[in-house]
Amino acid sequence: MRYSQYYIPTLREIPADAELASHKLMLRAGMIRKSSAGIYSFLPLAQRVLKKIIRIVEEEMDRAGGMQVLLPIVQPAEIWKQSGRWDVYGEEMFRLQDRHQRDFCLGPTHEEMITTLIKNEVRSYRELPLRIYQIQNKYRDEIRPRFGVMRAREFIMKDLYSFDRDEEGLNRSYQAMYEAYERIFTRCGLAFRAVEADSGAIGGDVSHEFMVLAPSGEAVILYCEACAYAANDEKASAALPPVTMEELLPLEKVATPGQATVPEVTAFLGVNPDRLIKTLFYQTDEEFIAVLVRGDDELNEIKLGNLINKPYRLASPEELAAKLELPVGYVGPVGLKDKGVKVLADLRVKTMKNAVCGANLEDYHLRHVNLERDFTVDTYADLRLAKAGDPCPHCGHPLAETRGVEVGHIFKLGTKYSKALGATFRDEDGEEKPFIMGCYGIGITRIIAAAIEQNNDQDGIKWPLPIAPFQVTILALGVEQQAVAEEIYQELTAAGVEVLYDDRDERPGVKFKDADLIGIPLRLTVGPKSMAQGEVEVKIRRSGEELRWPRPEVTSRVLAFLKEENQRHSN
RNA sequence: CGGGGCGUGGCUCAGCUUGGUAGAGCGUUCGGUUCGGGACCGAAAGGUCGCAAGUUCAAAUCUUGUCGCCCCGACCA
Repeated sequence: MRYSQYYIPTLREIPADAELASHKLMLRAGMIRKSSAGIYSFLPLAQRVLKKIIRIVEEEMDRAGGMQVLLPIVQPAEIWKQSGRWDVYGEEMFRLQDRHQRDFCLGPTHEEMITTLIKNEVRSYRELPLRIYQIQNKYRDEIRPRFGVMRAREFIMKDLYSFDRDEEGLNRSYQAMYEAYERIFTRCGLAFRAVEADSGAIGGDVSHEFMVLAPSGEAVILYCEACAYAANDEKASAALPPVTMEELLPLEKVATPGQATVPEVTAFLGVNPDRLIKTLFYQTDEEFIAVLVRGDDELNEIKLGNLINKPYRLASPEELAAKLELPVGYVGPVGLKDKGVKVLADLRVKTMKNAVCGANLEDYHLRHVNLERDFTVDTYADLRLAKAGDPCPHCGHPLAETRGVEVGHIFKLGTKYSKALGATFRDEDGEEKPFIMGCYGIGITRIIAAAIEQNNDQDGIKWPLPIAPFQVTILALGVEQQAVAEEIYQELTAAGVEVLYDDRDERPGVKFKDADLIGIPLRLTVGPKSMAQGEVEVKIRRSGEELRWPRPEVTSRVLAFLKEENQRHSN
């Protein structure tokens, strides 16, 4: 490709409304332009990268038994109402009506669509398993789109849906996808980690996220350096501390005027936060729920939500005062039963002895509070937010924390959608059974951002070879060099190399700057100095390494370089 | 949804406090000189000052509304 005939509108100045390196660089390298919040046009360079990523994904999906289809983006409300998600998805769904006022949405995902399709087509266990995928635009009206294509409202996603006749089949499908994902992200040249995850609004039980490790990532990951354990912060758990032997002291009420928060109370009473029982009040439609966590812990609302399993919200101080006569800041579990409040507690509360908590009386706390003797708990569960330093739930080694960009997420859905939508097949035993489903997503457009986030420097992007828009760029510094550059361009192109030949009538500085910004892995410079010696200058973008190759060897050396680089990313 | 900020040539921004001829740099076009890390000189084109209403003799500037965009937060007692 000749640069002079190609369109790469690079920007010299940094766009004002970009925050993240990847966002800035995609704008500056002339890859994307914003249309409206979270909605972007992809220019030629970005399109080339997209195609490369899609190609890799397609190859690995096909290899793992996937079949590609194209599904409607405009989806009827009906199927969403059947699955119950028309309401659950809420504001995040782009909704529209046709001329007959029939409701539709722009598909945020395709479980309903695919399940409905399969329901009408597949009758027998003999046709299973099925692994069907699509790579298409999806739409989510995010509360706050940000970071360019990282969190966009219109984005490209690959989703594969597996249909199996039983759990074993699902496990095989899941495993096949897990392995395919590892291959895909490795081939894209990304440093990533698979972590255990909460399955969220999609539903189902087992779930893994694939995280591209980057400090700017929105997701927090806790992982063990000693074993394979890794989970996102919504899901992560920790081993319990040992139960201490301690004599139970008599319950005591102490005045703590004006001391309402954990730091205040612990400072005032001279105890550590791990001695405190923090009591939070939530409310469902029917009842108040008190949730107990240790004073140095934070409640994980995702875990709480999974336990309660119905809509809930934090109760307001006014409600507590009015309906339960409880003063916020001085609340505790003792005596709550009498008020008809259900009490949930984090597992760690079980190990606490002689604890401190609010006395349910303004300006008073209780000390030497003990479980069973002074209060009881209806249900114990892991409800706390795990944090760095906690013992690993598998091996006890302290957990470490890092951040990542979620580029893939796989779920075992089970029968959630097949049951809701009545998608069944006739099994070998003659029984009509719902399909056992799994779904497996990859944020294609997000991979671009994640890859840049992980591979850039102050000069620009450093593309991993397998997803680089071009493999090699040739700079002809002056008019005298054009003949030679042209020759090399022809040679490499004939050899099947993807070349961006910078034949523009620009000063060398401009060409160097643009080459660095666009980030093509291998740069060949034909300039007066080296040409006089019958050589070509070579710079490897990734390492910054500079070399000189004799002119006649250029093509063979380029091919050798590409081969070696590609092997580095293969598996 | 709450809070904050910003909308002025393609881009980055100044001008607004104190109303009176709309500016700079970059980019673009033309001419010339340059030519190894975003050149220099000269000339030129290019703006309903987001939109609407109001105040005023007069509004980019003041007021109100509205739309868009960016950032932070969304309750842990």
